[in-house]
Amino acid sequence: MTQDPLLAGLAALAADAPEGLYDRIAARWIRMPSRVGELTVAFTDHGVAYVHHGDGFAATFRKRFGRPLVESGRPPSGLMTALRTGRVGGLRLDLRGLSDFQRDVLTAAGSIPRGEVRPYSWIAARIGRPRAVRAVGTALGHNPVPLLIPCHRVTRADGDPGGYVFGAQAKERLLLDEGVDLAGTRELAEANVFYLASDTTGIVCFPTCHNARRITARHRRGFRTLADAAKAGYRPCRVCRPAA
DNA sequence: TCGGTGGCCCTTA
DNA sequence: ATAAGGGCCACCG
Repeated sequence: MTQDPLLAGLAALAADAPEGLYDRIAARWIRMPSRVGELTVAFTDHGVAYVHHGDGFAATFRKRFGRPLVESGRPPSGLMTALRTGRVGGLRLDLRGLSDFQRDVLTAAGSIPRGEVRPYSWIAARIGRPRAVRAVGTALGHNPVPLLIPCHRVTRADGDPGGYVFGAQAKERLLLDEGVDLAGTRELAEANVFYLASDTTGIVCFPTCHNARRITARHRRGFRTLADAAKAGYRPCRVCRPAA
């Protein structure tokens, strides 16, 4: 990529062009530490466009984005903390070139708070495509900016964390790091419990919802389905929104 | 209980 | 343009 003729041509063009033109065409890349090891991150003047793990960054970037690349000495502000803590803050993302469906999926995934998880089917319901559950999985598998858009917080309905672009073990590590009680949710799943309710409030939540975690043991009730909970008189939490 | 399986639907080759 | 296949899910035996 260092000897890219297209890149050289564009650089030459830019020399005579208005300030900033080149930056509108090219992307910059930089290596960054993260909770799952070293990453290569590409960004444009619109924000972070691509987060890559492992080898083959340049080839994959070229295939997916077809933009020239130049190395950068300095990360965009906020990127370092976003990667370390999982809190994105005001960091800008460049999500151009994605389909509406993909953008909808990623936006919904981005709404899952740190320390919590939601099923793939929840995303599907939230974006108004309740049957596109599997397509949600593929879209998340193509998330160009993992960690920054927390697709690792989307897990399978059966309690298994499910797959991840950077590997299932990385997903588990991230979730544990964020305070998700994976052992606890697995135990619940084994007992066929996928929702938790409080008999004092009459509200039913996803188990990792911060509201569900505060239910005291004597008032906690578990349900296998939302329908079961509704039948017992519980209404869905307005924060974690277990129903569409 | 668990593995198989059909359904679903978006993307890519 | 069409067919295959994917970070899934619910149901069946």
